[in-house]
Amino acid sequence: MIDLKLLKERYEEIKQNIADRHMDVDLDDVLSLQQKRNELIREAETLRYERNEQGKQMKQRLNPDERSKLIESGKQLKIRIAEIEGELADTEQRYMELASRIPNFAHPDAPVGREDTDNREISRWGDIPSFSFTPKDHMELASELDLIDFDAGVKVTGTKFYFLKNEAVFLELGLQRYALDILGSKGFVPMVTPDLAKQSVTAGIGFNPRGSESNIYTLEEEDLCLVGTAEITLGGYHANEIIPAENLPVKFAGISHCFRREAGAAGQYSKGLYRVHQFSKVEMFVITLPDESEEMHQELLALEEEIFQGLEIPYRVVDTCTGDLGAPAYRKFDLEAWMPGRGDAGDWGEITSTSNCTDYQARRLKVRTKIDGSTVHVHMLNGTALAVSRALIALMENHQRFDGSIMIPQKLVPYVGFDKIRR
RNA sequence: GGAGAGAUGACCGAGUGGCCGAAGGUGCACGCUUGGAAAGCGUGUGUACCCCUAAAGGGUACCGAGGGUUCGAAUCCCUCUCUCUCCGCCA
Repeated sequence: MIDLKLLKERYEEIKQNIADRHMDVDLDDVLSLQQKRNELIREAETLRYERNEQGKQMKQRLNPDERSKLIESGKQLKIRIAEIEGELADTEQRYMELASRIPNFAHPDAPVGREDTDNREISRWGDIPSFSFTPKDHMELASELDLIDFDAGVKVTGTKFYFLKNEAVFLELGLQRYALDILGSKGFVPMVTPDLAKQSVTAGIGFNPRGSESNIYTLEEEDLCLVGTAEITLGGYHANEIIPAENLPVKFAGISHCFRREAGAAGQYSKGLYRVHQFSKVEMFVITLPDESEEMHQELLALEEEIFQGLEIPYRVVDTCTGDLGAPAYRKFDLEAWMPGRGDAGDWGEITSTSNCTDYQARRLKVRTKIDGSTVHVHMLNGTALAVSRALIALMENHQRFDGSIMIPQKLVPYVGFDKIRR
């Protein structure tokens, strides 16, 4: 959530930002609710002040007549207060509900645009592989090498679930460990996180746990959600805390399963492992002082690049446009790997994403620090170190060979225990 | 899942209806003291919101959370959550 005191002050900017992101929030509705809320607060406080003043009178010695008069007017006050407070609670709820839909401010350099085709490419690494044979997509490879069983996944759980088999199992484990070792050397604290989180935490991070457009599975009877990413649990880790400035930055590397409903996200670009309901991910999550978040964002991006360079996967970096940012992000960089099996002749596909969410998440989660004696909200950043499912696609498709085998990049070999996959 | 005990400020801990935003202590900050330090003495030490604003100031709320009783609740009642102990179940 943004700082609601800025609603009037930065009105035009906020309104433009909502438009740039192609979001649908009526800022004027929020403002009028804010005004109504403040009026009701004033009214309620005035009434409570009267009640307290009267309480002071009651403490004095009074004759029965005066006493019963005060009790009577106290009763009237009580009724009025209950009325106003009821109205206030109602208004407050609608106000917060609407206000929390206002997106974060956007970085001035973030490209303005509607969808992913408007993202700005800022760099490339590696060479797009040229094959002397017709490359297979990861579905075909996985099937021929008996690495992934989608049919069994459908039978047991449903569409977009799968079993990893044979070498794919060791890739799942080895890739996580590979990423964790790189992050460990940079001071990230490794964590295995809960795969479920309370709805309040989930919402605080900026995910909508409810509604048909939600990407989150909820366990209604338990007030819990299956996490879509460890960002949720890692972000909640320090909720309601004031972190001493000398403890910052806090850097976590969290492993979790990720569950996503992906309602209505079918299509050929979603085939196979690309868009699934469950996958494993190593997530970076960082809490910084406000003026250090931009620099940290570059560090997270550099780490993502280091990880995929080690896997010898060609990629490009894009600066995500406003329409594709997501409400909490101030700025977002994606790594898009080359995926030879994507589209007709290969295409870029997102494999990581790193966002600087500034104080947007910290405000709702109440994570703060002290700077020169005053309490301020921290900045929060997240980034994918390695999402196993999409890494598998890039790995299999880029490193396939003419004989149908898959070569394992050298740096990964010690983590998986073999240097190629073949039958 | 069952039984019991508990939850008060950074921490310990007092407080059974108005004199309590909350005693006392510890810690912390500043000052005095000292050659320097310790001790000692003094002063201060929460958060959020609303109003006002140049600055200052004023007000409301907060004693695990929510609800109730009452003119008035940290204090009485109800519900829930969490922590601890014991029992059950279980990897």
